[in-house]
Amino acid sequence: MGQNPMTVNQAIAKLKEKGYKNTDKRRDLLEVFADEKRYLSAKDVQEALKNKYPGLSFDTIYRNLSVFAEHGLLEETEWEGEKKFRFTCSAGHHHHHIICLTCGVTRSVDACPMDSVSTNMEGFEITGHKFEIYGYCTSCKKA
Amino acid sequence: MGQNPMTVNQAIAKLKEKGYKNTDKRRDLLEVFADEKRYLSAKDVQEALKNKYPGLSFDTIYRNLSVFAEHGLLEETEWEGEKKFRFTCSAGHHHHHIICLTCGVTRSVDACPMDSVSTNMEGFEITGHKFEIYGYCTSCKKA
DNA sequence: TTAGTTTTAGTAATGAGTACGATTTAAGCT
DNA sequence: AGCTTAAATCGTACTCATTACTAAAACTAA
Repeated sequence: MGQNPMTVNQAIAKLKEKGYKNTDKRRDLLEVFADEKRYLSAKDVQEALKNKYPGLSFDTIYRNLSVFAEHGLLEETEWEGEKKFRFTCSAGHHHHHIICLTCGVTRSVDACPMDSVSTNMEGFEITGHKFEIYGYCTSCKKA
Repeated sequence: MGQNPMTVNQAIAKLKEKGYKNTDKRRDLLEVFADEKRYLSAKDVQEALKNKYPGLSFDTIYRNLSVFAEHGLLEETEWEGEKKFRFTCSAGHHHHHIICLTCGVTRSVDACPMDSVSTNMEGFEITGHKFEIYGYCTSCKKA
């Protein structure tokens, strides 16, 4: 495990700054995302860690995923009634994704439609936006 | 009730074509959406009809909302873990929305980012996309 | 009106996500 | 290293949205 030890270490360090402790489970949770680089649901994460931590509780998974997302370590979205998370691509760089609905794998879309929206937003206090393209990747298309 | 009888009648007619029957509850469900022109959750709909149909079951609501959405009478989306529906704006015209997260009211965005996406989608079979801008409308901002 | 189908009420089941007390663990201090 | 305390975890129970099921009622078309 751990094709990207540096990035996980950076993430752990960032958490430490904020006062979060470095636990084995947290590290392993982050490594699942660092290794996969795909959108994963809580259940996917449980599945990925079931050998190492057979009784890993949902409380632990959900709480940590929220903490990670809150501090920018993971990107969060939801589709088909489930929250999904993925390792943050490159720190600070705003972007969007093409997402495979089956496996969660993504491809980056650098352009942001907000840059060219001409609609009048007067009166609205804008707090965020979502632009995602959905489909099936080469591998999942075949199956 | 029924500020938009024409549109509701058209919707009912469309359903009839497909073999669905014209029932009072279906009509009233559609009228809630025609009157509101906002994104509403199943619970919002139940609330809106609780006087006329105190015991309206969720089965009825969800089943009909799905039927409506499936045949293009309603637009469907989800945020904050809930499915939301709104009366389809203008038949056939592709567009997006600015959405108030509190009351579901919308403003149209005519431009579609898909028209100018330059990312290579080779390998991906694209099935759909989502572009939504979130915020708070004038009324909800105050409160 | 009658036959046949659709719809509905009422309720139960499912599944994602959240909450909480008791126990365990990490990290800082002496 | 041992002590302290604040955080993390487990195990479980709960909430909430959504879906599923069955008997009964309502509707359409002939």
